[in-house]
Amino acid sequence: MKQGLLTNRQKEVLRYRKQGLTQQQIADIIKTSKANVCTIEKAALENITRARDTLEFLYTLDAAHLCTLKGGLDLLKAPEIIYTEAEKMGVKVKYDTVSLINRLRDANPDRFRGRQVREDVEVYINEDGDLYFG
Amino acid sequence: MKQGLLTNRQKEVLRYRKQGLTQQQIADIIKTSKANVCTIEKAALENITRARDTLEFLYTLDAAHLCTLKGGLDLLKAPEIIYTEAEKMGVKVKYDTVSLINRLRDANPDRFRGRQVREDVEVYINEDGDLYFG
DNA sequence: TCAAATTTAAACACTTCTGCTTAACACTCT
DNA sequence: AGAGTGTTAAGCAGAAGTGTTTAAATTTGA
Repeated sequence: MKQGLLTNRQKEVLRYRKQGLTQQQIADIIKTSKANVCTIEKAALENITRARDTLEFLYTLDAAHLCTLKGGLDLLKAPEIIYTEAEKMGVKVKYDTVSLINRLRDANPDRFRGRQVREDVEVYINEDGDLYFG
Repeated sequence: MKQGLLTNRQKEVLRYRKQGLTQQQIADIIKTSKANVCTIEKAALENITRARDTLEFLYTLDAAHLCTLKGGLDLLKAPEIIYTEAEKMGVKVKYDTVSLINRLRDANPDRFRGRQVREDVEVYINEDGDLYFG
């Protein structure tokens, strides 16, 4: 089985970056263009995000499906929906209105355009009142 | 950017498995063969392992390169090498001989054949004496 | 403002992954 | 021995990822 998500190229670039080198310097060292170093570094960071998302998903396995935030919904209406559904299930949500919205946006920046939900977001809740999105 | 590592198919299978369904039952539900369900589940678990490995790598970024365990080396000789190198760097290794070997094998089962190192293993150490392999 | 650093986009070959089928094999029950 | 469950292997078509180059755009700092 293949090891991690990161290619050797990507690890190499991340290590040099950690040492404080510029993309140009790295490009010279590994004999390619600085644009390519940029691409590789970006891919590496994306892979790291994907790794985090993947493990995050595991939590949703322990959590129950709470509701679906449909595409087009106003983000500010999400908390009320979530609180209502959680109450039906007899679980107290761990977040207040403000931090709930922040958590939504932070957990999934790409899924929102301004105040609007771009595509359906599944909401899960565990018995501690923690929320997860998928 | 693509979200996590897991495909919808893989998430679907993991969810049903979590519910306690057999591969055959899932195969019936999602209309495919049980062999395929097995393949999908296996791929899912591999992806989860890869996600863990990826984040594990990040620790090596904070760690310094300690030494390389060359392919063909006897695994039992690894601790002495590591202790010697760590001493040179003035860092105390967090593991005793036995747990060090266990950690080596656990962190990277595929890289060893019996007592022999199959391919080069890079060893990193942080200031706490924690070891990471890459 | 100027130059360096970084980011983005498009296109291209190459490789890898994914889901799928079929068929065989192993293990554990009763 | 037979049924149920899980695993493995080979092969295939379609999708996605990787490293590259070239060229243009944007951000940043002095």
